[in-house]
Amino acid sequence: MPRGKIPIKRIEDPTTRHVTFCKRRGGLLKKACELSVLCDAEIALLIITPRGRIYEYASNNMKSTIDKYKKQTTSVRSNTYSREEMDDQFMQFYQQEVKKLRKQIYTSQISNEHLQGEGLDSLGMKELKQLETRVEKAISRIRSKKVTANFSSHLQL
Amino acid sequence: MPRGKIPIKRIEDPTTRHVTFCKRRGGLLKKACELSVLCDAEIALLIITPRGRIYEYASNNMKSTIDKYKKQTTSVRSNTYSREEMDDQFMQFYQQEVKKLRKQIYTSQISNEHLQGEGLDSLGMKELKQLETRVEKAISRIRSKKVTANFSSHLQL
DNA sequence: AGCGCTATTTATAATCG
DNA sequence: TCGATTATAAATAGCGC
Repeated sequence: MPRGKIPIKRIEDPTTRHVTFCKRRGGLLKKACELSVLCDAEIALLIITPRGRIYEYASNNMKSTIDKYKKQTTSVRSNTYSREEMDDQFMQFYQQEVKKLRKQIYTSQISNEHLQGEGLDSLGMKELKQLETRVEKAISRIRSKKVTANFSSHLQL
Repeated sequence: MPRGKIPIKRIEDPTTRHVTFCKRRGGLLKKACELSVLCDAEIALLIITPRGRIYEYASNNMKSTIDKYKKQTTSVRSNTYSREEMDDQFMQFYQQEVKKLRKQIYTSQISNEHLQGEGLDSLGMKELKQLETRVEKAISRIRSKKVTANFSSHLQL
């Protein structure tokens, strides 16, 4: 979008990620609302952050919309699938979920290593420069926090 | 929007309403997906037409996201999954495993943030000093790698 | 430290074929 | 009735305060 487009993948910088989250969350909620009004649709939208904060929009009533959804999806399914098939589905979901989480852990750990100056061989000059900038920012933040912490502890004496 | 803006109220003409519904539905689903990827958020989106047709997007799993929502909203709830499958040992293992992995991700991400000078409020002076040392080491490693990379690229010319 | 700005990208209402 | 095209509105990434 503005000032250059961004690739659609996880934003690693926490500050940027949070700012983008706030903005896009607002945009998404607004568009959900507009669609429901314009086209007379029933909409339920749940947004849950990794830390568990929940944002929601429901054009009618969250519970009734969810119930309506469940009714349609389970009425077809639940009686036609056997117990074994259900287990298979759970098994598949479980495997996918675990795979996804492990991948996420891997990515996060790589990023961690880079931030500690390890495993840099795979990085090009451009990436090294970006990394340097991030780490420089980090150190200035840490130092200014040290000053604050020190100041607070003096106040306590 | 284009060619003149429209007021946000029910579109009376059925054809126009349907066309707008299709387009905006697509846009909304896309934006929901982008937000979940960019900002690592768990999203569930239900769109139900007056005729009962359902469109949905779930970044993780519709059921588990809805359950997560219900868990936080309603005060007490003993189990997350329907009782038929509940007594399964497997489910318990699954839930434990996923919980463990999520915790690991959380820890790794916190560490990541600290290395980037974010979320430092919870740290004491001693921890800040340790962190500072780690980041100083990181930056000197990154800088020396930059030199190496630069040297290599010159050799190639 | 969330708001405003603004240059761009994206979404989309109207139109066209 | 449509998909494709356009002209325009809306959303938003990067900044600045």
